[in-house]
Amino acid sequence: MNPIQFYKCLADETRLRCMLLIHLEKELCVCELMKALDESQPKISRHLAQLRQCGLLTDRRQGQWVFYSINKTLPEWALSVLSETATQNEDFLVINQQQLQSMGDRPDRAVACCA
Amino acid sequence: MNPIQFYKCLADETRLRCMLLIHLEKELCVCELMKALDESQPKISRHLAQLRQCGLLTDRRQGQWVFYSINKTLPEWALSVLSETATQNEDFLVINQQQLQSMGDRPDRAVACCA
DNA sequence: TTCATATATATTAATTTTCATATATTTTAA
DNA sequence: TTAAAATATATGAAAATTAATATATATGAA
Repeated sequence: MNPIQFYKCLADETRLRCMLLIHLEKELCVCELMKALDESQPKISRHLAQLRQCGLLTDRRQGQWVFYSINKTLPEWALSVLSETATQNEDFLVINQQQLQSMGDRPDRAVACCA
Repeated sequence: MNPIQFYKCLADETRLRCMLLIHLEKELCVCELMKALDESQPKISRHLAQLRQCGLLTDRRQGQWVFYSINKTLPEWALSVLSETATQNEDFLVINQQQLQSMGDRPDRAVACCA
């Protein structure tokens, strides 16, 4: 992972909020992020695609939903950067977490092995 | 320090290399960074101005030179991000450090109090 | 068919670079 | 000591480049 590419990925409001929320929540699908950020479906989807293509996120499909999570094979410094940023900027994410909580009918997670 | 502004600052090759080199070297002036990155004077100067305006760097003038260093009042998470990135990406900076070493006649540093 | 997600394309917006020039300090030489 | 030259840095404005967004449409699973 090249540090420039990594920071370019974080240098957009939509992408940064997605990354940090996914870090805190472990796994989120497109519709949950749409709700949390109050943004359109294509906008969320294309930013997630970019984050996946650059190797910051991995995805798994479960039925109609696609769940995204942090790529655990990222180098240590990158994981540590995400972790520091997410845990020490809780105020920045409060609004998104509230909007996520307020979402009724969030999709059920199945364990990966049984999906 | 807002995390989006912080990462926008790091999301450019010139700025990221400047930040990491300054972190490792403690203090560098414009002409040293021009040599280390092999970039034009206005280009280096503009990016440093942006990093200073955003609060990532501080500067001090000593005679004809202006020395830049990391703003020590940055929040803990931001300092830690810089530190992790600089120390765990040495290979990324090797070329710039070599070019810096090869610079003859580097300006003398005076202690801040006696300048 | 419906719900969730992805993507192509056109458009708009933001960022970066370049060139010319300005400022500030130091040095040189009259 | 002062005027001119040299050195280091900064900046305005235009040009070039890159990135983000919206709209429409496509794919894929239930």
